[in-house]
Amino acid sequence: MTEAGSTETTRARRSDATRAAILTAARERFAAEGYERATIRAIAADARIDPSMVMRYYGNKEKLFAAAAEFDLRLPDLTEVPRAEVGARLTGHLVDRWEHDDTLMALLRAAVTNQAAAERMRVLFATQLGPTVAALVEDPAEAPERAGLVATQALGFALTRYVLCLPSVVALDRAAVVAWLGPTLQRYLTGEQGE
Amino acid sequence: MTEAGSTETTRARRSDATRAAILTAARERFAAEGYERATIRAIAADARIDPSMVMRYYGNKEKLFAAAAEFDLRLPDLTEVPRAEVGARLTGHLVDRWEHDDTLMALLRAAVTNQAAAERMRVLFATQLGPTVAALVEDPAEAPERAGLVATQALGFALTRYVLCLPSVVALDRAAVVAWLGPTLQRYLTGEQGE
DNA sequence: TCGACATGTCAACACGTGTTGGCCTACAGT
DNA sequence: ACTGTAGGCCAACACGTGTTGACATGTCGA
Repeated sequence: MTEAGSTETTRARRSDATRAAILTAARERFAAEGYERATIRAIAADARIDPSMVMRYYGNKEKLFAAAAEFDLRLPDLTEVPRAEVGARLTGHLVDRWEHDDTLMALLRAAVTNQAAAERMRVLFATQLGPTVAALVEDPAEAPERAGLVATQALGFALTRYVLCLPSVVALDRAAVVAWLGPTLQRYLTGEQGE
Repeated sequence: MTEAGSTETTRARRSDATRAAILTAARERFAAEGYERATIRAIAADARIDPSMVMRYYGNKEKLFAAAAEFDLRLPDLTEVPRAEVGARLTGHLVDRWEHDDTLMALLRAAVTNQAAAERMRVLFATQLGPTVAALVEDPAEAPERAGLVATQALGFALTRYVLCLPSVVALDRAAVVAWLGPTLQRYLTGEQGE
């Protein structure tokens, strides 16, 4: 807990642990309840501090969300994967990413009712998924459309499995997800319209 | 406006117009802002009546939502469609249904943050999409999984196009949607895992 | 004409929210 | 040892919410 070093550029503050606790609690609450239902008071209680601390460190709720929803999809470089396997590879990566990180769930839940969160989601897909897809497609003009289609299926899966919890989608194991959705993403990435 | 007839079973009440106005306003507000942001006061203002009328006619907010989110997908009988075309047909039907009815948007937006709405969504898919898919599949044991996959893609499309408004998804015209998503649903309905 | 009842309005309650400012406490620099 | 300041808590504010009950108005049957 005692932060020893790094006197060079930015001094390690004693409050860093608190800041981190707030951020973790915020992510969990935003992920579980969405933007408006996740209250500053509840987040503060989870982090075992006073609500006013949240304001002191993050200014207001909107900025807290912005900090909590910072997210990197960490997409792999699909150009180094055999072209016939990019769909399965991308599907597997996304599932793994979703299972172990609340952040994207927080973003998704919030984006449905909060304009700023929706904008963040659009930027995230434009700046992270977009280029990855573009690197894979011959005709650059097709890239946005293909990326959008991928988003369609990827977010739909996340929505039905983690948010709505449709039983038959929750029941799928990782292998089944890859086997079903992989070819879909493959077609959206490298295939043609109309089968 | 003057309701004349039907003295037989249930008398046409003078307040029916108001009830309908409330329901319409509620649907629009729930669809546009989700469950918690759609306020009784705003709905009442849209319907040009006092907020207390909403309570009188619908009891409380939860029951109002339940009444506003009553929804029928009106799925066509896919057994009468050539088997190779069920995917395209279902895709087209869903797009049309979505474009012209706020109700499903209201349900979707609300379901993300409201437990009761999520349960309603699960029931809707189980009772309406489930049987339609089951009638199409040879092995009945596969039906729930296939229906779930269809939900995955269908709701993902609705989410990205109508809620998140990803530009490249919004840009797709009806023909492109059917040409891209049709084969996907076709495979989920009648195809096999792993392409 | 009168009275019962449906329809609608007004003002208020109790509550939870984001947010603020004042106060206490403990540690680091001198 | 002393003091400035960062870290933290408490109480309160202003506001918007769902919800309630008392009161006014109009409509229709007797």
